[in-house]
Amino acid sequence: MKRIAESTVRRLSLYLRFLEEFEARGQVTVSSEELAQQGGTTSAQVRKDLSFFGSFGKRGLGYSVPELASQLREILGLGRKWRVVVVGAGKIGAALVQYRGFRQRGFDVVAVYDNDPRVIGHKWNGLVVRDVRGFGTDEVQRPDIAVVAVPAEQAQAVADLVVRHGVKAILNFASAPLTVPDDVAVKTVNMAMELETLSYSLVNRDVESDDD
Amino acid sequence: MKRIAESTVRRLSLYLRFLEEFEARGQVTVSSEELAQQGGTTSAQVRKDLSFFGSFGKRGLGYSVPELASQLREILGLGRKWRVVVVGAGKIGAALVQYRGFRQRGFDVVAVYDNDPRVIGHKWNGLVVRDVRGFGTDEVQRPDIAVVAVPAEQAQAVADLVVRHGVKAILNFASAPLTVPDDVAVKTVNMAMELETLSYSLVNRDVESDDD
DNA sequence: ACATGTGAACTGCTTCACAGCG
DNA sequence: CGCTGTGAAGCAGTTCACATGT
Repeated sequence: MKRIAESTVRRLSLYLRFLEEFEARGQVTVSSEELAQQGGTTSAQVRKDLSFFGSFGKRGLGYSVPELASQLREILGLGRKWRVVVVGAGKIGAALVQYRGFRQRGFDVVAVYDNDPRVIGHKWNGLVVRDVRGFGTDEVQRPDIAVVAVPAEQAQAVADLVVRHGVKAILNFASAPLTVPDDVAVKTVNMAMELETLSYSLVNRDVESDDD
Repeated sequence: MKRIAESTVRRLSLYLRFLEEFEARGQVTVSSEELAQQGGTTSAQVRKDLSFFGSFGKRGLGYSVPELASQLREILGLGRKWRVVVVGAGKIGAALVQYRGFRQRGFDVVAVYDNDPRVIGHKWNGLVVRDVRGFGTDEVQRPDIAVVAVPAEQAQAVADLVVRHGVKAILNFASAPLTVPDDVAVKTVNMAMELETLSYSLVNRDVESDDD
C-alpha cells in the first residue's frame, strides 16, 4: 500500500464522525457531496481520500453509512483498544483523562505518571498517580500511546524514557518538538502556536482566514 | 503583501520560541541552519519563511537573535495584548486558563462563560463565571479571541453568538468543525483526530511517522 | 570564506473532468 | 440518469543551487 498523506488520514477521521451522526439519525446512505459539505471540503476530495483504500461506494447511489463507517474504523485502527498512559498529572492531563471521546473511541487510560512526590500515590480520576521513574518496570503493561503533558523542559526526557520502553506513539502537549526514532509517531499539539496563528490572522485581516 | 501559507506562520511561531531560548542562553547570533535543526526543518526553509517578510540576516554571519525575535513578534502580532474569553467552564477551559504560556505571550483571559446555572456566579481561576446569554451585553469589553470549549453540539451556537458580537478569531476545542464568515479566523484543535492519526500510524508501521 | 536571499526545479496534494457502472 | 472512481491537469509548498553581499 502506498504512502497516505497525513491530511488524508485527518479527513478520514472527520468523515467517520459525520458518518456516526448520520447513522444516529438513521440515514442509511450518503453521497460524497454530503460528506464534503459537512467537512468543508469537496466531493472529489472525499472520493479521492476513500479511493486510496478501496471502492466502498455504489455508482449512482453513494455509500452505505454503516458499511463505510465500519471500513473507516478498520482503516484508522479503531477496531481494537489502545492502552494509553498520561505522563504529567497537571491540568492538561486532567482535562485529557476526563475527555469523553477518549475512552469512547477505544483509547483506555491505564496509568498516570508524575515526578512530583506530593502528587504520587494520590488518587486521580480513579487512578493512582505513579512515580514516573518506575515507568516500564512497574506492573503496568506496556502502553501503545503515551501522552506527554509535562513542562517543555522535561518533555524530551519523558519521550526518551517511554521510547526506551517500546512506546511507538506519542501525543505531545509540550511546546517543544520532540526528537524520536523514525519508527515512533509523534503528534504535537502546541497551544501557543495555535494562538499565535490566530494573532497573525488578526493583524493581517486582508489575508483570508482558513476554516479547518 | 502576498498570501502567506499557514505552515509558514506556524514555523515562525516555532522559530520565535527557539530564539527566546537562544536569547536566554546569551547567544547573540544564529544561522538558518541552527534554527532549522531545532525545528526539524531545513535551512532553506527557514530562509524562505523569513524572506516573505524581509531581509533580516547578514550574509556570512547569520541573524541577530534579539533583532529577529523582535521582528517575529511584530509579524505575529505579539506586540500587543489580546483580550481572550473562554466559553465553557469545564476541564478543557480550566486547563487553558491555567496554561502559563497564555498570559505570558500577551493573551489575557478577561472573562469565562458557561450556560450551567450551577457554575455561573462561582469563582473560577480568579474570575467569576458569567452567564453565556449575557455575552456582548455585559460589561466585558469585546474580546479579540474566543476559546470555544463546550460540547460539540453547542459549539456552532457559541460560534454564531460570538461572531454576532464582532469576534474575529476563534480557537475551537470541539470536535465539530465550525462554519463562520470569511473574515473570521478559526483554529480547531481536535483531540480525537490527533489520537486517530496516531492509531492509524500504529496499524500502518510501514508508513513512516512524521515528527512535527 | 561564509551564510543569506531567491529564482527555478521539483514534489505532492488538490481539483477537474469524464469514463464507468449501477 | 446519478454518483462513483480515477487519470490528468493545476497549484502550492518545499528543496535546490547559486548569485550576492559582507
